[in-house]
This record gives sequence, C-alpha cells and structure tokens, in this order.
Amino acid sequence: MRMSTIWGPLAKAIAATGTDRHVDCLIDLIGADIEHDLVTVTRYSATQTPEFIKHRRFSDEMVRRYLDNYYVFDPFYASWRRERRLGIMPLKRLADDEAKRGQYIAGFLAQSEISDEVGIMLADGGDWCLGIFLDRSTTSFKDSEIALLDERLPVFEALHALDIKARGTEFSRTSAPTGPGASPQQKPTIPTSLWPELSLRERELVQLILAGHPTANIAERLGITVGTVKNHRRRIYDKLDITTERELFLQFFQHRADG
Amino acid sequence: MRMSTIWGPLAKAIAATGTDRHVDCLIDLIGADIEHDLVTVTRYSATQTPEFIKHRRFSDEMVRRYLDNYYVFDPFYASWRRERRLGIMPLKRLADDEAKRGQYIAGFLAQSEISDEVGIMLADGGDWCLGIFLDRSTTSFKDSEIALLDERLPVFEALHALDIKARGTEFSRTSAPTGPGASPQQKPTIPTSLWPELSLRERELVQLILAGHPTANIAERLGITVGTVKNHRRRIYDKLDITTERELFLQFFQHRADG
DNA sequence: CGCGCCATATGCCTAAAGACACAATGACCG
DNA sequence: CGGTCATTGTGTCTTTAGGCATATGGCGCG
Repeated sequence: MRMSTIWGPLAKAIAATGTDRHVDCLIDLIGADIEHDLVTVTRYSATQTPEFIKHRRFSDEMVRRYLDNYYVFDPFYASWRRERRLGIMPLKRLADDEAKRGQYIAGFLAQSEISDEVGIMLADGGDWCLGIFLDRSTTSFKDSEIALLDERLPVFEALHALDIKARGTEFSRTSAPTGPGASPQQKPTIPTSLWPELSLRERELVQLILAGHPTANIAERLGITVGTVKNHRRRIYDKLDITTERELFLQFFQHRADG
Repeated sequence: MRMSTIWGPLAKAIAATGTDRHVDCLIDLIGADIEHDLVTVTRYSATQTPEFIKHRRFSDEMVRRYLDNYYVFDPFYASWRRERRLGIMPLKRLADDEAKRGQYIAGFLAQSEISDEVGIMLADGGDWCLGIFLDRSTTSFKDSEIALLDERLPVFEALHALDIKARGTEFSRTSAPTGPGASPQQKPTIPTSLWPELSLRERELVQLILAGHPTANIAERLGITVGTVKNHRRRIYDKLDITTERELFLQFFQHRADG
C-alpha cells in the first residue's frame, strides 16, 4: 500500500490551530501532495485593500507591485468581492472580467513567472476572507488535482474555523498577540438591546445583511433557499416597520449615533 | 478518481473538538472506511477500574458484565497498565498473557459475538488513556487496515489533544469589549476627506444615497431623470471600486469605525 | 485649433430585491 | 389538547438596482 504524505502535515496542522504556526501548517497541508512552485497568502476585505499575509518563493518586489497596482486586476479579489464565494477557486474558472483578468495574467502573473494558480478561499472571521494561493510556473493544475482540493476543502475550513475560535478566546485572556497570520476578528455583532423584537434566527440574518451579503449568499451560507431568506427579510422588515435593506442600514446607523 | 469517504468525517471531527460531540466524531472518523460491526470506548486508569464512555451496537448487558467481571481479563487494559503503550493495538499483537487472553476471548468476546478487535489508544490527560475499539463479528482486520490506522494515528492523537486542551481552557466569553464612547457626529455630512476622488456633484449624490433615498427620489429632488442618477451611481461605484449600494454603506461604516 | 479627459445626462436590458400568498413542521404554552 | 409562533420552504409578480452603450458640453494642453 502506498504511503500517503498527507497525514503528517494534517496532524501538525491540527496541533497548530490557535498558534502562530497555523497558516504555515495549513500551507504545508494543502500543498502536501499538490505540486506547486510558489505560495502566496492574502487576506481580502470588503472595504479595504488586500493584505499580504505570507509568501513562499515569491519576491518581496512582486508583493510590493501587487499591493501597489495589480490587486485591482486580481480576478480572485474581484470575484470574492462580487460574489463572496468561498472554496476552491481555479484561475480558469474566473472568466468573468476579461479585461481585468487579461491584465492580471499578462502583467502580474507573467512578471511573477506564474502559468496557473488556484485559490483556497476561507472564511476568516468578521467579514474577511483568507486566500491561500498555490502557483505553478510552467504547467497547469489538472482537474483531478482540483477535485482533490474540493474533496478536502471541508477539512481546511474546519481547521481555519478552529484557529479563529481558539484565537478568539486567546484575545479575551491576553492582550492582542496578533502575529503575522492572525485573524482580524472584528465582529460587527448586533447587541441584543437593539431590536429585541427579533428572534435569534432573525438577528442572525440581520447580522449577515449588515455585513453586506446579498440574499443568494446568505442562503448558501445558511444552507437554506433564496426564498426562505427573502421571507426572513420580509418578516424582519415588517417588525422594524421598514421596507428595504437600506432602511435597515439607516436604523443601525441611528443606533450607533445615539450610542 | 475514487472519492474518499474520510474528508467529511474529518472536517466534522475537527469542528467538534472541545464539544461533547468530540468522541462521536472521532469514532466516525476512525471507522469511516474501516469496516466494523460495533464500537466501544473506554477510559483506562492506572489506579481505578475502567470506565465505559460510549458504545455502538453493543448491549448494555455486556457493558455491565465487562465492568463487573471481564475487565480484569481485558488484554488491552492489562497491556496498557503494564507498558503504557499508546497507538494502534490489534488484538493479535497482545499475545502476552495467554491465560487471561484466552478467558477474554472465550468468554467476553464470544458472548459479545466478536471475532476480532483493534484498539486506538490515545493519551487522555493526566494518567489516563482513552481506548476506542473497533470490533468485527465474523472476519478479522487485515494488516493493510492496521497500517492505514497507523498512518492516520498522528491525526487522531492531534485531534484528541486539541479536545483536551480546549476542554481545559473552557472559559466564558467576554462581553462588551468596546471602549471609548466616541462622540456621535450629529450631522450626517460626508467629510471631504472621505472619498476625495469624487466630484462635488457625486458627493451630493452619495449624501442622498447614504441618507437612504432611492434612485427615483433622488432624481425628483435633483430635477434630473432616473437614468442620470443611475449613471452617477455607476460612476461613483467605479471610483470607489465597488458594485453595490450595500458596499457604499460598508465603506462608510468602515470610515466611522476607524474614525 | 483639435484632441483627450471628465462630468453630466439618457435609454435599454438583465439581475436582484421586495410584495404577496400559501404551507408544513416543531417547539412551547395555557 | 389546541393555539401561537418560529422556522423553513415554494411560487409568481412588480419594482429597483446595476451593467452597458452612448451622447453632449466644458476645460486644459500641446
């Protein structure tokens, strides 16, 4: 029987959750038996420019160029901001914005000597997204390799979720041991005092709405249908005596201003 | 490519560390692709009699008999107390004490309709050992299956270690971490510092949008057509590198939060 | 002067949000 | 036990937002 190379890194990754070795171990795990030439890790935000978390065999110069210019053309970034879709994201699946994509490939990837790229997009607490990118300089990722990543995605997600959770409890004890790979952990939690008439579930919906997620996204995230989410919105709006998402934002605003 | 059945249970097991679903998920993971007819989970101690933690497809009557009598013949228990060896432990490797083993097999296993057994012995904090046992009623475990478990053992160990750690540091969450009561800005005016790239007219539009006015309302108020307002929105979104009104609210939020 | 750039303006089409009606389940409560 | 309510679900319809093409007028600049 062929020995698998995955279990060692997996065990290490499990043990490393909540520590500052977490991201490194996660990279080791993801890339354990997927050939790759270099790795980059970035964090995306809905409202801020991307951050570079880590990189392997990638020049600081290219990091600078990405942060200065090319992030605008980054199709992974654009896709996430538009759809907020997490999971395994091969470069070739991002055929949306031809112009931007072309500029990214012809410019940034060519200068970085990258021929193919696959992103593992993970929820990163608050409204952030952690993207781990494997890159190849000559060949492309095969469908079977993408399938392998897809299959293992739940494991990656669970590991990162655990890390965020562990890190969260750590914040409450010590003061901000924010390492280079630490999650922002900014939670726009809705205080119970606000909108006491809402049920728990409805508050959960409000939370996601105020985080900027569109209906389809919320449905996917909660594992319910779009119709149900709309129904929830309806009931929430009724209770708050409003008719649009816009007014929900305004009420939240008002609340913050009044303090 | 053959789909593996291991990744789903693995993800669940990772997520369940620190919760009371941990042992169950661990069982699911260990037994995911190892055929077995029943499962028992016991905890061994150097100074106390064994405890029964869980069992699947195993009668309460047999649990009682084990705890009353047969545990003294249990070769796994005897082996652990003598050698304190952890890891994967197939029944056939326990050829030490023929007398006891014979009684265990002839008595307990026969009554339980068990023909082969393999134990996964995990460190359980302090001086304890958690034993997860897979049992077969007719066939035996093959060497290749034992090798598979051996290979994955580090993962099982890491998971259980994490569970112990999480259980140890089970603190209550902090509440209300927010500090300074920032003086609420009475005027909802958009400061020029924010979004300097917008023209005067565009800032006027943004003001109205953030005030909650729909497109038609803005058009009427400004004495222009709905289409023009939409075009303004489009241009504003382009400049701010967003695509929806939602994100405009988020950016404004962000600005206020950063202050 | 023409040329490019930008703000302003508009119509057409698609995608998404919202309004409304209806229904099944399960938990909780008097 | 029946009634209320939360939750999830479906379907159809209207309204609105967003994407795209395009047009006009002012303005600086070589």
